[in-house]
Amino acid sequence: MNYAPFLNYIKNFVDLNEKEITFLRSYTNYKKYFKGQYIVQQGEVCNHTNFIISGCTENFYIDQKGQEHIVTFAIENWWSSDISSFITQKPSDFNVKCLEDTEVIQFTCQNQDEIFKNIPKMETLFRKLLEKALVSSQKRIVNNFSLSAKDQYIYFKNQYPNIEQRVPQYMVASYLGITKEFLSKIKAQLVKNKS
Amino acid sequence: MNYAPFLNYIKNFVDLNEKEITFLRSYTNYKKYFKGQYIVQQGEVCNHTNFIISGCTENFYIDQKGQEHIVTFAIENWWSSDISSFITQKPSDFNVKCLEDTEVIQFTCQNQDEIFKNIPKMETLFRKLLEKALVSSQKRIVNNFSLSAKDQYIYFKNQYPNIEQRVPQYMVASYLGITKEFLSKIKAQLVKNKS
DNA sequence: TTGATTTGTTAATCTAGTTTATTTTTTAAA
DNA sequence: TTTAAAAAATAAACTAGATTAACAAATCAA
Repeated sequence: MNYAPFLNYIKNFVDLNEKEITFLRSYTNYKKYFKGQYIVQQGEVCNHTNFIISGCTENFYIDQKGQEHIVTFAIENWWSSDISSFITQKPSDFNVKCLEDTEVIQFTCQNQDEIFKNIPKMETLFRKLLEKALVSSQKRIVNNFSLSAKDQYIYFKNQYPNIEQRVPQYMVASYLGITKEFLSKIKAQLVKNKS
Repeated sequence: MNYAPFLNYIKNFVDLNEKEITFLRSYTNYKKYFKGQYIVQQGEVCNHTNFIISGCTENFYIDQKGQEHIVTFAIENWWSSDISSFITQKPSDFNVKCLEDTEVIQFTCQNQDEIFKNIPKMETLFRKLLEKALVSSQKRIVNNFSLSAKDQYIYFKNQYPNIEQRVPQYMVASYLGITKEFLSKIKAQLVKNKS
């Protein structure tokens, strides 16, 4: 069980004393998932918010036409859950699936409330986290408005340089909202223009 | 000065006592903007978060090609600001402009911190608000993935039935990320198929 | 070491949505 | 009440990206 990365992460935002750390530990738990395992399944309630210690997850859904769309990736030091289902405790519209063996620190909705009640600093941390998440979600909408598929791909590579090497190309295409064939074309173009 | 709608709104989430209300009042202020006025201007820092008492605002930006894109509308009982600029206190990438005469209750970044420090319930309210905002931002990305422009328009009409009547059609098109010509075509199609 | 499955490429054809241009309707000012 | 400006409609030509299909590499199980 490897708890340190979680505490290190928190230390970047707020300082917790020993008592608070002990409390936090008792209201969170460690879990290891294997590659291919689902942390959340479309149609089921998302019971946990997960902080990734190691590994990689995708958050995707299947639309009416049966097509898969990746909404987010998450890697070490990121959060992974379906926030909509988690806060409402209603069935999720998304799947969260491990693309690698993945270790997480997780907590339930009730435990989150307890944590916030007993360690208000943690609620402040989450408020700030949500602010950032909202900003980057809006940024994605904005990019969708203004950038061509090629420029969105370039933006993705710059912003998440670690992810492209860890997931197959067709998943990057899915994340960008384009077909794998078109991404292949874009990459061929980029290679040609460089030389 | 009309403060009641703000307190009523808060009452939907948390209960404040007299002392807390007094505190809140002293750390917020009322302001009236006129139609066409800018609350935030691209390139300047967004100094306030605004709660709309009456009126209507658009949040838009101008891209490299000189094209305008509306990111959000806001009406009574909604919040309006550029959250990215507000939290970082860096120049905004967006404009917030009044589409009608607009009354707001507003507070600065420093005052927000004071409010959260003195009324933790308010931070809980904002944390929950941000959760919801993030969910609906993600929903928009998902719709962008899966819905045709026609279906996105129908979704918009259902979700925000009040807004379409208050803003010109070309702004709805801008919000949807399509041209006004194409929205016009969609509406003509919808009318034809109904009869 | 082979065959089976998953991943990636290329190219032809197709379509949702854009661009450009012109006309009509609505709004609002004087 | 007229006139100018803003908003909306229509239509033809055009393009970014999708679809389909066939094939090539890479990965992996046995």
